[in-house]
Amino acid sequence: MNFKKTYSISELSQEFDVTTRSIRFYEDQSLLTPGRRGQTRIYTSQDRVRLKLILRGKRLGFSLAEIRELFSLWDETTSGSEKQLSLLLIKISEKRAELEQQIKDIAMVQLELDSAESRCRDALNELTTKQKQQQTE
Amino acid sequence: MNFKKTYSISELSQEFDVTTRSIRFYEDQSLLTPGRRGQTRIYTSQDRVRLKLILRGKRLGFSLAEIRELFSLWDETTSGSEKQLSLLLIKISEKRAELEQQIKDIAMVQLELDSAESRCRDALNELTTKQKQQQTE
DNA sequence: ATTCATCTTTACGTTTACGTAAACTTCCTT
DNA sequence: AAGGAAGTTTACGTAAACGTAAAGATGAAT
Repeated sequence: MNFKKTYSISELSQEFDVTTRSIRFYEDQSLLTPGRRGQTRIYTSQDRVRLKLILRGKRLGFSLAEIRELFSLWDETTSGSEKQLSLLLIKISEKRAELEQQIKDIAMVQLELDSAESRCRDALNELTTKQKQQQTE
Repeated sequence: MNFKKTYSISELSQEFDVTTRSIRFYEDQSLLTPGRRGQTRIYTSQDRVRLKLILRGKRLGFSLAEIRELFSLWDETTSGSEKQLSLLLIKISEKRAELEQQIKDIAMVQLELDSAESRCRDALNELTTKQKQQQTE
């Protein structure tokens, strides 16, 4: 079902709502490495997953450089030396810490939104009850 | 205890590890409006809270424009008309949706980190067991 | 009185992440 | 054969978020 095998750049562009410019730019930054048929880029479902990961990273506010680092974290787990691997574990836990900070931040902002919403509802209530009073007077 | 009342720009700069340039830039973008004694900026604990909120927003990948929008969301809850307030409720729920998407994204990335970490540990294990074999041979 | 430390404004420079336009190829259709 | 749709490279432009001097004001300490 999900094995269409290959995608054109415009297909991916539409599916994920990004411009082809962006997709090519990500390739320029070595975040994607699609194959070619002649000049034309051909994206495998692996490439598609990569793109999905890129966009996910962006939604979290990561720069393309950081996303590239995350990718190499992943890739090097198969090929690293002992020092490399130890370093990787450190980097991984650093990323984890970032994410946990983000979770805390989100929780705080959610609280602020809660507060803003109830203030907003209160203000609305006051306005509409005043209107009713004016109507009956 | 926490009521030092006022802060200099460098105090805030050090406390939150941002440059004074950034702090002044945030003011330029109307995200901060400190008082003045002569030419010198004086920050109240309210301003300090604002700065904290700005940096929190940045950690979540929000642009300064979005952060400004969040602030005005908050501020307008006291002064808005009925239409304003209804619009605010919509915007608030939009922000909420963004945050929930971020939470999902974070969960996914955490899973990927889990996976990367165990791959990493496996690889390390193999390396060290091979070393032991070599030692005993 | 001068030397600092800290503050200020002004302004040009830089990086990131694309937007946008120009000019060209390829393939398909009419 | 001619046109159009979708792809390509090249390259200049741009908005955001600061960095980085330069040049001066202010207040405290020597």
